[in-house]
Amino acid sequence: MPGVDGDERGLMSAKRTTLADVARLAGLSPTAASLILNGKPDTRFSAEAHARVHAAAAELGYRPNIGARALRTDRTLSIAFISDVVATTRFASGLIQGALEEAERAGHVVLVMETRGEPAREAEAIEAVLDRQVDGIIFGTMRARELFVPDLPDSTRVVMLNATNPRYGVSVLPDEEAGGRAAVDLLAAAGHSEGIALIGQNDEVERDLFRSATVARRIHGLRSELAELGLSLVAEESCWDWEPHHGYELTAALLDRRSDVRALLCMNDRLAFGAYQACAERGIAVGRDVSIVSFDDDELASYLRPGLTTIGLPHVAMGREAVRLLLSDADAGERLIPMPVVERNSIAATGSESALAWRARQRLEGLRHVGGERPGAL
Amino acid sequence: MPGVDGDERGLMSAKRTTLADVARLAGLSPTAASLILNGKPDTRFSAEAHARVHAAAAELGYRPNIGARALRTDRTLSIAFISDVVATTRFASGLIQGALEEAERAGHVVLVMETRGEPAREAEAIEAVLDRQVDGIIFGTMRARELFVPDLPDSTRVVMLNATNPRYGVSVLPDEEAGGRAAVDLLAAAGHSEGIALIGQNDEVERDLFRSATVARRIHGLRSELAELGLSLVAEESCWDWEPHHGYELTAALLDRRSDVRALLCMNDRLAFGAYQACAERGIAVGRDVSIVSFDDDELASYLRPGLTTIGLPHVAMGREAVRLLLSDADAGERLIPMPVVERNSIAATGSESALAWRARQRLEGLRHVGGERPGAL
DNA sequence: TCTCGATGCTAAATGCATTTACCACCGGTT
DNA sequence: AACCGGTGGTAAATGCATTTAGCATCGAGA
Repeated sequence: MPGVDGDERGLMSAKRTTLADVARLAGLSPTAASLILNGKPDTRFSAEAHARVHAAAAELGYRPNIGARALRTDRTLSIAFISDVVATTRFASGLIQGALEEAERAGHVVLVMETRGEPAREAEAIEAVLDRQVDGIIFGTMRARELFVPDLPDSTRVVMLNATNPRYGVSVLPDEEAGGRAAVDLLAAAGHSEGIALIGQNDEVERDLFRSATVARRIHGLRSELAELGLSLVAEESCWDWEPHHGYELTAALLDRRSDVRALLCMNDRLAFGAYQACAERGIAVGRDVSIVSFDDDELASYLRPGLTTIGLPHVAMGREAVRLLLSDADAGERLIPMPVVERNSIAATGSESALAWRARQRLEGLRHVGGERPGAL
Repeated sequence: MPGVDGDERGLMSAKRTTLADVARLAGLSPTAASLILNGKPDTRFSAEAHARVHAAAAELGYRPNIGARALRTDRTLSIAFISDVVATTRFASGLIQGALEEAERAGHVVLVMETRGEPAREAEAIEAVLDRQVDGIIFGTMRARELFVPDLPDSTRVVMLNATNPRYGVSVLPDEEAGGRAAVDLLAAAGHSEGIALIGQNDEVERDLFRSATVARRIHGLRSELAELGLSLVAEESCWDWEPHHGYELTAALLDRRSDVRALLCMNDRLAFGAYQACAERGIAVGRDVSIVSFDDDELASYLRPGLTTIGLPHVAMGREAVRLLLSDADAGERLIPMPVVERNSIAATGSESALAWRARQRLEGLRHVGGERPGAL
């Protein structure tokens, strides 16, 4: 009769069952219980013994105390996710989400820490997780950049997420170059060959690896693709901060200055949002009079009317990949995660069936198949 | 000569220093080292001994192994944050942020787990964190609601965050009733007495405690305040989902149906966003021709033009408070966290100095001072 | 001289799971 | 009769910090 013994399951206060309890119930030694439960090979216990131990463990609902186990095995089945502010920004919380998903799949738990970019906190965070013997650490940043990491015991595995670091080789980044190319292809494929402007580009950013390791690549992809398609920009509007009001101001000024603007390449969705506002104010219909394409696939992009076509940042896939790399000893190198092109309705269909449009379409397909399946997909 | 011994700090691979190492270097027993480092009272060690132990610990950079310590003390200085999807939504990641901040302050580390609302995962998550001996668990939800929680060892402390549960009494919630009142006051204080419509309200939601424990309170506050100020609604538009396109559709239909609408009470910022779009399309200027006030203080609210006046959800403060309650054994009960009124430019200044406006202003001030300082503030 | 209470410190147990080293027994050899 | 190679296990050590129980030593008082 199962469940007849006195263990009321109400609000259990009894001590957790230990391996010794299981062994006792099975009538064997803790050694036997441990060996059997862990399925150690080349151990000569009888089928009888196996059955009894498993039955006892099941009956008592035994779960090993991970802390105690770690004392001997040095494995805690826990990893740390240390970031500047990643976890709590709507923007990049996908990184965490992916990491959480993959960690769970691997039976690991994630310690999340935020450093706010302050070195002192970073040091503290590292100490804190090392004190808890994590199996590995993921260092993440919100804006991809080169991240300083202090010395670590060399047994600690490390993966850089949306960041790079010369010492710890494994890093996961969005494939910004391909993303930049795709944005251009999208416009060209729709027949745009003239009147293309760039909103948000900034030469200083481009040269400042520390600030953003990947934006430079995005812009490089953008420019290369333009060049290879024989296209050029009618304007490049710069700003440091990619916030909506900058997008608004830059676009407003641009539209008031010249009337030949037909397409806007915005460096992110927030800038694009501002561009929408400027267009609306001037009675210019996005997706008809002017095309807009941007980057990130912020939630924002789907709220806009018409929906914003954008090159998404594959945060979830990146988070997943980072954990995967952390837990499988991968060799150093960059993992570039493809950026999905998310087509909505902000690009006008010009209907022009030019050779250019055709070529752009081919190239876009090519990019889409680079890398095959998204690493994040199952 | 400090630092002359062979411990190259390059990529340290040496084993972590243990308490025994410290004791040896200090020429004392591990007992002494432990007692001294933990500052145990009523222990009669010489000043000499204290100095030697501290010096040794400092020299070796000793840090206790938390797992080993937990084996005896049952305290891991770790807490769990288990939620449906809170951690990874831009919307409520403030909850996590606040929790992380406060946990850090208390020297605790946070295990973040997501259950996607699936009971099986929830059970797994609980087992996983219990296996790691967390000191307490915070259960959070994105939409405040009544949350089912399985049995837990009664030594495990629990706080419900943005959720309630009959068994585990301590819960932290936004003060939605006051928030609802404030929204109405804002409109009335600006001179609106007629033409006020509600966007998103839904009677079914109001009755469905499971779906959202707090929305009912928000609406109750709203209605009570309207009644107490002698105001009434010209329309109430319902929808299940509070997404921008619903706000757009509801508002568009409303504006096309009647021309006496002067103020919109939107149930959240996303609906308000849709309302902005509908107004823009019709040439109706928000903040001049029509006033809009809503709830959440989404990032969105600051992107809009004109800026959206909204009653904010105090996520960060809530997260902090939850950790504070978890770590200080507070007695059961609800902690209502004040919702900040965030004034931007979406409310038209009618200039009408009615008695109503004056009363509303008084009431608003009253609400603002309820609870005094925000609990989250230092 | 003997006892007593501080004083200053340590040995050993403890928590829990893992792991190494070894033991007892059996049937069969030589 | 002594030996041997399986079989089927167990005792004890280990990892690390905490904590209980108690051991010397010393000066003072009786």
